[in-house]
Amino acid sequence: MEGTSRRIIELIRAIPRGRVATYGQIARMAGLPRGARQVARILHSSSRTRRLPWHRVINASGGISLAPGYGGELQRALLEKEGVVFLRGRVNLRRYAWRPTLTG
DNA sequence: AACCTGACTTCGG
DNA sequence: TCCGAAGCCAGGT
Repeated sequence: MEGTSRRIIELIRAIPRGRVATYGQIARMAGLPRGARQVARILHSSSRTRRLPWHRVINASGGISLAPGYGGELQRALLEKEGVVFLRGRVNLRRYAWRPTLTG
């Protein structure tokens, strides 16, 4: 596996419970400013997906991109179970976006 | 190598 | 706020 992919995996693993990150955010943090689709690809194809908090990655609008019937409801349920609140199908990124600044 | 395909994002109307 | 179009980029055919 290539280095950036590994970085992306590590970043996703670092998203804390009750917080979310966008595909684009993870991509930027991994050094791929326009690599949002690559983040999505890795989530979709990686056999390691089962070991990742994949449900904490959402789109730039604060919504769930995974189609209903293909994990969409599950993703929302998992997030809600962590205390993330949805309003009109979206989460408030101001409130729930992961900000890995303090305490590492 | 050309072409297609996304768990995306941004911009303009 | 809600689409549609265009941009993006790596992996699959």
